[in-house]
Amino acid sequence: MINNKDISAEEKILNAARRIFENKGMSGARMQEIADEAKINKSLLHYYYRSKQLLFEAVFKTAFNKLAPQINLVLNSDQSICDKIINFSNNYTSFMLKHPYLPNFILQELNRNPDFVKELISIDNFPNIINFKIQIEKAVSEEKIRPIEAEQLFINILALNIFPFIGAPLLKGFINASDKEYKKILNKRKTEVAEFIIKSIKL
Amino acid sequence: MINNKDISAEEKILNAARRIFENKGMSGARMQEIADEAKINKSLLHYYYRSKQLLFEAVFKTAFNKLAPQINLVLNSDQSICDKIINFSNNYTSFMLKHPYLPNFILQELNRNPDFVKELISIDNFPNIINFKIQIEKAVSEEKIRPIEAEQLFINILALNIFPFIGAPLLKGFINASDKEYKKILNKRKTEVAEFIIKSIKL
DNA sequence: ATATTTGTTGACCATTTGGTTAAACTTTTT
DNA sequence: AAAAAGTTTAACCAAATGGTCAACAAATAT
Repeated sequence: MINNKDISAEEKILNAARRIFENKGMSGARMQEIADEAKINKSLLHYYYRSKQLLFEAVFKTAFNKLAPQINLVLNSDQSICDKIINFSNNYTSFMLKHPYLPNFILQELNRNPDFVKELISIDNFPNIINFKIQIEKAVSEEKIRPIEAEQLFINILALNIFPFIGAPLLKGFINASDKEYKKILNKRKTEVAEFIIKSIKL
Repeated sequence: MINNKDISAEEKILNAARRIFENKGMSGARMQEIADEAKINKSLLHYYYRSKQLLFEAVFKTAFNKLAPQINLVLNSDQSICDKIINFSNNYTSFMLKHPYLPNFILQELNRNPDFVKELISIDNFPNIINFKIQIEKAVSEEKIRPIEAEQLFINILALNIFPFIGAPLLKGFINASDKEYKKILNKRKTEVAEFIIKSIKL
């Protein structure tokens, strides 16, 4: 049980804003709704964050900073390719099962405002493919994996891990699964995805 | 003059609404903006579609009806599994390169309003996995492909094909690609994705 | 030709929305 | 204990927004 009085207003606002923004997006969210969710007066939102835009950016960057390190584990750790794929698929899916709205939220807003990426790139530890590319090219030339471009493999890894969360409502419909059944399917993917990728790139 | 006006106002509105909704979503779109885009008076929007909600639903269902048949080609055609994967990956990516907005638009609104799926399910030809599942189970038992659940394979096929469009802004940043370079990468995926999948499921 | 239906517009309206302000209350500093 | 600084609230406000309406125009029927 979380005691609300132990959490500062500023933090309560950020949490409430996260829930509302994740659910409704920047344009769909209402400042009054966020205030209600945080159980504080609307003026406090502006006292701490000045404007809706700044509050949104605070939420967005917090969310993005949860995602980036996981991507970096694939791109910039010194694990073997197989270990990267196995660990990322397992860790990412586990994490996202707890925050299922996160990928959708981030991609939604980036699609709406592509220039926002440029701002993100300038921050520290923005994931970059360069080291991963070297690793893949080396593995290919050493015939440890079949020939494949690092970019394509990287897109595949992210696609297989992230899409099941973004596409959840549609996929549930297509495969006729209840929430519970779909969650079970996602859980299986913790190992299934890695197996699928490795089977494809091994020689 | 008579022939020049062969695009009815109703159609102009739908096209304009599509462009605006695609870009800004339901809550971000403004009726005035749609009217401006269609170069007609705002009252006409209400004359033809009564409300923003109904205009949105008209646009959404039009968009969804472009997507559904392609999914059905995977789920309910009588091609072999390999042909399905090859054809779908090629056709879908080709189609989406012309309509890159579509998957993001649809998934965004379904995530925002998951109950909307229930409405869609009731329409004709809503994609359903059942036939595909039979096909996969048969292929597995005949040892034509390695053991894999139809649901997982289906999610993988969609993920690999759809995600590169939804995740474009982020992926462009990660792999450091210009719009032109990214488009090139997407073009390669027309065959790359099928190869990736087939390599993974063959025995 | 005229009446009637259909299509189109500008002016207007009620409500919502992000944001401001001044005052009150609380905590910290002096 | 007084002053200062920080926090919280209710009351407002201007702009934006979805939507209505009456008038006008164009097409169609009589």
